Amino acid sequence: MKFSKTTEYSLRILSHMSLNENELHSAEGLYEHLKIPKKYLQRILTDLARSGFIQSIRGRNGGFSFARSIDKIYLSEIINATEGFDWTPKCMFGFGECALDSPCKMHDLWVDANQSMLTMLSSTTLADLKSK
Amino acid sequence: MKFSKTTEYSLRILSHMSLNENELHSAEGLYEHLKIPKKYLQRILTDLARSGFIQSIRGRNGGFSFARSIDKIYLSEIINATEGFDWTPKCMFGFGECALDSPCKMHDLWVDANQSMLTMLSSTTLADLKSK
DNA sequence: ATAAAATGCTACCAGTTTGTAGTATTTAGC
DNA sequence: GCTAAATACTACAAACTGGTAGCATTTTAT
Ligand code: SF4
Ligand code: SF4
Repeated sequence: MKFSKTTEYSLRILSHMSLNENELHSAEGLYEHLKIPKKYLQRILTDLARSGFIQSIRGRNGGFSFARSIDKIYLSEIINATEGFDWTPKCMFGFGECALDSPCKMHDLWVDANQSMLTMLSSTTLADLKSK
Repeated sequence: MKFSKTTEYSLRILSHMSLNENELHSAEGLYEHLKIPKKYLQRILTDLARSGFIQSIRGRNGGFSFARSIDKIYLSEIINATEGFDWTPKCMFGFGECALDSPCKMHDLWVDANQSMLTMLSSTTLADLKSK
């Protein structure tokens, strides 16, 4: 019901970067604004680069900028990249395949509730976040 | 978006026990059915007893039975006991207080989605699970 | 060339969760 | 009383997440 710190941080970073979509953002600058532990933030940034959301420019005056247009980066993609792809909820009891003789009453309710959240996340882009 | 293993195990244990609400269930017997690591299951059982969902009877022919009627045990209570219930949804970016200048577009959607899941869990009892 | 400013990489540390092992304690049945 | 069958307790191991530290590498400015 809660995202991992890494996911939260990633969302914060990318949403903050999207406020100045076309600028180059340095880790130091992001740290000033977001106060995410500096070294950890660095690692997350390189991970996000490896995942293809942003691209890194090394050397002096380097930094990070978006590798794709922010209206094509869906929140679900980010979460996929940080939490792994198996975070999509199947069974609230943790069964891979249902182990009960007959499906329990929760199944549909659970799937529905999660599905609606999933739909929300996979239809919202970073660009959408800005356009309140 | 996913419960801890401990929570999943607890839900499995209690829902399975509720199929024979009034019987005495031994750890060994539950292990046979649920295949949860035996010693870990033992510990969860004593935790569930300490939490007041079940009561334990020690000694030969001992075991576990419900301490309360299963139509008064809500799923949210179980989750509360196993992972703490501070998962009341605030911000999907992990801000305690909103750190943005203006609330982002996700806020209402996020709160609503979480609220509906919360309502679902706190209105369903173990007894409800059976009555499919 | 050299120094400075930036990212990349590797290794380690701490806390939490999950799982294992062994022993102690309680109780029923004989 | 003694033994067997059950739960209770304690300590430890393994894996994961979050966080820290230090050095390597790349590039620009001078
Ligand atoms: S029916 Fe119930 S136990 Fe089976 S997969 Fe669905 S939620 Fe899980
Ligand atoms: S407005 Fe957005 S950033 Fe602020 S608390 Fe709500 S979800 Fe979080």
